[in-house]
Order: sequence, then structure tokens, then C-alpha cells
Amino acid sequence: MSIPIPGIKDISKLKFFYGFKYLWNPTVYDKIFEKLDLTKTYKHPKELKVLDLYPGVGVQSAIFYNKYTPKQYSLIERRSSLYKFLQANFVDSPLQILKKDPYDWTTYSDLIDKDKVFVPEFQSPERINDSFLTVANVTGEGSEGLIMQWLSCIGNKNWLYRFGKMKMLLWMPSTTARKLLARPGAHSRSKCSVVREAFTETKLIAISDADELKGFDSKCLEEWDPILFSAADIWPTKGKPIALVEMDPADFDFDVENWDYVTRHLMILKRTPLSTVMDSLGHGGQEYFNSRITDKSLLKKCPIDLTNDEFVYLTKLFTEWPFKPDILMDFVDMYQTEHSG
DNA sequence: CGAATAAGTATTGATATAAGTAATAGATAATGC
DNA sequence: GCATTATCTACCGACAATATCAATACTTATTCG
Repeated sequence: MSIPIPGIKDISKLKFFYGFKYLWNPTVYDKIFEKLDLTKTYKHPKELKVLDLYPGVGVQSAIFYNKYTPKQYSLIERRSSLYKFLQANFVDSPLQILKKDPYDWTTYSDLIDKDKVFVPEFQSPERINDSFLTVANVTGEGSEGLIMQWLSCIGNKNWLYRFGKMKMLLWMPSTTARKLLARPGAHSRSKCSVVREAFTETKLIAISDADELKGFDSKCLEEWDPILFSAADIWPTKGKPIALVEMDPADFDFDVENWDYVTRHLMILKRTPLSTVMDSLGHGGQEYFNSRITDKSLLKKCPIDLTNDEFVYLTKLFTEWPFKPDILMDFVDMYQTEHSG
């Protein structure tokens, strides 16, 4: 018995979407799931537990369940109009609808540790966890910060990432996807691009506006070959385009705290050559790094041009620096006026 | 030379930065009579 | 049915700073009749 998929007729009656957007067209979902080829990772879908964050109208949730019938499928949806919609559409369905806020850290500790309503299995990081998947829709223009926080959880191996290399399927605004996926030297290369490069293997899977592809690396696009659909396939239709990204945690081995300090401070002056920018890591940094960096061509590069491997190399030099500043003392206080005096 | 064009550069305005989300108002739904 | 109360969503106020980037206006340099 399959779960009925909510149609656009009903979806469009809903008033509030909280600035989020949802793909509703099942045809596009068919293409997406065909492309994702999830059974490659999840050989035994019957053992799979899925956490669905901000499922919204639940079209994807229903299609996913019908396709794979996982062991457990939990939707975390707090916003009342959407929660009610899910309740109404999925009565007596195996989908578990929980009225909790995906933004709150306590939601997860309650779910997993306290109430044990959704308990994922830990798997060692040799491979992608094949019994635990998270899908999320964070397409709200104002919620970009949440994605970035989740990403840093991969680096800290906390939050849901304490259960190993958990794959995440993540809907986000196209502009966010562009920033995340930017390669060295690209216009939108930023700290978060480096974070993504350092901790994950990430692919663009689908996007709601072909024009947006201009902002992505053409070599990568060839490899990803994302599915293009249209604004008419999403609801609400107005607003900025959205993108689906597949994010797998990757192996990394470096001091995350120092690396974070180095990348953050260098990327502030991302178009200034290393030969002159290194003082931003601390007094005397320029002298130190100029003497330590043997490769002259690296000194000519700017932070925006650096790969993560190069950032890791700089981090190594940084940790070896006898006069390096105390990175724990590093809170950038923009509004110093409040405290001086 | 001196006018036309090319190249350089100062000025302005827009956008992104990082990454716990402040607060309060004003509309809608629920309640009570 | 209607007034009152409770609940819910919408307001980017702290980017009250800085760098970069694109567009434009304005100088200076170069070409060539």
C-alpha cells in the first residue's frame, strides 16, 4: 500500500511557507532519484532509517517512502500550517510526523538520547553509513546559517555526524549552493567553500533554473550533469531558484581549530597575495610565513586561489609558529564601543 | 600640433562576509458568551 | 454571531564594519592626420 502523494491543487491552498520552497512535481523527483541511485549506497533499504528535516508538504517524503520502504522514516516539522498539512495527508501512514524544531539542538538529543524515538546506528567511517540518511529542505533565504552550522558539525564529528559518515540530501537556495560548491579562484569562493571542500564530497544534483548554472564551475557541471527543472515545478513559484545537493562526509586529518582560525582570517582579505596577507594571522606573521614557505609561487597566490590542501599546509606552519597568537582569544568584536570604557 | 581614441584610475554603489535566532508587532485562529 | 484572548507569522536592526567587484565618470596617454 503506497502513500498518496500530495498534489499541487492542495499544496497551493496553503498560506504559509515561511520563505521555504518545495519541489512538488513527481516527474522531476523520478529523475532525481534515478540520478541519485541510492540503492548503490543503501543495499538494504529495509534497514534504512531516514530523518526528514523541514519536510514541508511532504511530497518528497511520500515518494521516497514509496520507492524504498525504509525501516523508519521520521519527519521533523514544527511549523504549524505545514505540520497540519502533513497530519491531514499522511493519516495512518507509516511516516512518523514529529512536531519538533530542526533548528534546535535539543530536538536531536531528545529524539536520539532521551526519548529514543529515532536512534540511528553508528557505523565506522570507512564508508558511508548505510543505515542512516538525512534529507533536509533549508531553502529559506534567511536560514543559510543553519546549513553552515551543520557543515561544521561534520568537522567536529558531532550532531548527527557522531553516527559516522552520514549522507545528506539538502535543498537550499541556488546562491548558497553556488557559494558552497565554488572552486579555488572562483568569484564566489569563500570560507564556506573551503569548509565544504575540507569535510565533504558534494555534488549538485538538481536546480530549478538553468540560468543559474553560469555561476558554477563548468568542469564540475560536466561531471555532475545536474537535473534542470523549472520554477513552475516548485511551490511557491515566486522567489529565487533552489538547488538539491548531495553531501557525503569525507576523510580529513588536520587540526580543525587552527585550520578554522587560519582560513577565517585569510579569507577576509581573499584577494591579497600571501606574501603580504599573512600578518592577519598575528603580528610578525608575514615575516614568519615568508621564511617558512619555500614555494615562491604559493606566496604569489591569494587566499581565494588556495585549495584546502594548501590551507592545511599553512595551518601546519601556523601550529609550528613559536609566536602564534592564542586562537582561543580570537573573538572578533565588531561592536567594541560597547565594551571599551 | 591637436583632435580622436585608448588606456588608466578615482568614485560610487551593491553585495557578501560568519554562522545560534535578537526582539516585537500585527494578523489569524480559538475561545467564551 | 461577535467580542476577547491566544497563537502564529512576519518584520533582516544591531553586519551602527570591511573587502571586493562592477559600473561610471573623469584623467592621462597614445595614435595619426
